[in-house]
Amino acid sequence: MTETASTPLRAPLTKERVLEAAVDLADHAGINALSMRKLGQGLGVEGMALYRHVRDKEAILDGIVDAIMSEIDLPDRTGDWKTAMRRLSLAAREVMLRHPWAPAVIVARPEVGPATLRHIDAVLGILQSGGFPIDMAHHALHVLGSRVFGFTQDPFNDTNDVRPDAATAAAMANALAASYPNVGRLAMAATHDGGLGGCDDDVEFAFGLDLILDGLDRRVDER
Amino acid sequence: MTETASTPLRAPLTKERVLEAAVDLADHAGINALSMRKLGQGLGVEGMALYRHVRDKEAILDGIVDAIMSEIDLPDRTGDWKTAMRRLSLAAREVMLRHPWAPAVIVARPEVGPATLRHIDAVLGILQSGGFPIDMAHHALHVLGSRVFGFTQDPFNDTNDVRPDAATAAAMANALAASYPNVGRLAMAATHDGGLGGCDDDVEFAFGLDLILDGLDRRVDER
DNA sequence: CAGCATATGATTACGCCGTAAACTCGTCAA
DNA sequence: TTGACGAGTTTACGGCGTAATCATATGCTG
Repeated sequence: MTETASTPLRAPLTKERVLEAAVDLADHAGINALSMRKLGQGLGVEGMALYRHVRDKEAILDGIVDAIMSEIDLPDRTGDWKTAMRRLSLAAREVMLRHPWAPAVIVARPEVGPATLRHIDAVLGILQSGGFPIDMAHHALHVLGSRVFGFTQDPFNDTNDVRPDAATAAAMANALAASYPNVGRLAMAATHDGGLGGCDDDVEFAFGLDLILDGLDRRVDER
Repeated sequence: MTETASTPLRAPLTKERVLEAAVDLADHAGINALSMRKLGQGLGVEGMALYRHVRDKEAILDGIVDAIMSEIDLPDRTGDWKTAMRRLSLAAREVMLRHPWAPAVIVARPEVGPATLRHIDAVLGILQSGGFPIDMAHHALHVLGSRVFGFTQDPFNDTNDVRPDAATAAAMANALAASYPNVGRLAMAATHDGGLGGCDDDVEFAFGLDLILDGLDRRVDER
C-alpha cells in the first residue's frame, strides 16, 4: 500500500476538476473573477499549473459552457412534441438561471461543444417527432435558441472560415450523424440545397420575427 | 487671430469623439481590441488622456452601446402596427449586423442608456397604437428584444439592488414619463399591480416561449 | 535495487491591461 | 504679470494570460 500512503494530500488536478472549479468560481464571484491565477488558487495550485490540463483560457470558457449544457436534463419523451419542447426549454432556462454568466459567454463563443450538440440533437429530435420537416425544424431551433439562450448559434456555421466544398461538407455531415443523428440529418439537408452547409441568417431572422409578430397579432385579437 | 494660428493641430478630444473612435475600433478590430491605450492611440493621444472625458472603460462600453442604439432609425408610423414593428425590428437588426460585437456587450451590460430607452419607447408606442394593453406590450417587448438583440433587458429592473418602495417607484415612473411617455406608462402600470416595479421573469419567459411554440404548431399544421 | 523517463506542478518573466497620482504646459481672467 | 485651470503626459502599481524553464515525485526498465 505504499502508493496509497504516499498519495499527495490534495487530489491531483484533472480537466474535469478544473472545469468544475471554474463553474463554481464564475457562479460565486462572477465571470470576470474567473482568472487563471484565482482559479488555481481555488484548487490549491499555482495558476500556471492549469495549463497542464487545459490548452488556454478559451478552452476553459468552452469547457464550462459545455459543462453547464450537459446539466440540462434530457427530456423524457412522453406527451406530444409541444409539451416535450416546453419541458426541455424550461429545463434549459433553469440551468441558465443557475449560471447567470452563461448567456454572455455563450454569445461571445462561437464554438459548439459536444454537450451543446447533444442538446441541439434533442431539440431537433423532438421537432421531427412532431412532424416538422427538416428546414422548419432548423428555423424552430434558431428561434427557440434565441429565446432560451439569448442568442442564435448554428452547429455548422463556418461563415468566418472558408466554406468547405460539397464533398467535405457531406463528410462532416456523416461524421456528425454518427453521434448526433438529428443534427446529422440537418447538416445533410443543408448540404443538398443551396445552403452550402450554412444557413441564411436573414431568412432565419425573418422567420422568427414573423412567427412572433403573428403570435402577438393573434393574442391581441383574442382580447 | 492669434488663437486661430495657435490652434492645436489635432482636434480637441470630446466624449463624442472618444465614443465614435471606440465604435470604429470595435468594428474593425473586435471588441477585445478595444483598450484604453489602443483607443487613445487611434485618437493620437495617450491612453490616460481619455479619462478626462470618460469616467472609466465601463462608461465607454455603455457609451458605445448607446451610440449604436441611436443608429436605429425611428420608424415612420405609416401602416399598421405589425408592419411598423417589423420595419423597426429589421432596422435594429441591421445595426446589430453592422456592429457584430454589440449583442455580446449588451448582454453583459445591464445599464440602459437614453438611446435604448428611446428605442424601447418607440416599440411600446407602436404596440399601443396596435391596441396592445400595457401588460401585453411588456411581454411583446421582451420576446421581441430577445429576438432582435439576443437578450432580454428590463428598463427598470432593480432586481440586484433593493426594491424601491411604492412612492419612489412612482416618482421614478414620473421622471421616465417626462422623456419617454410609453416607458413611463409601463413603469406606472408595473408600479400598481403586484409588479413592485419589476417584472416576473418566469411569466415573461413562459409567455414568449408559448408564443413561439404556438406559432410553430400552427405552421407545421398548415403543411 | 539502481537509474532514468515522464508527468505534474512551481518559478520566473514578458507584455498588455485598467487606472491612480503627479506632472507639464498652454490659455485666459484679473 | 500672475495665478488658476484645463488638457494631455508620465510614471507607477497590481492584475491578467501565458511562454519558458526548473524541481520533484512517480513509475518503469534493467
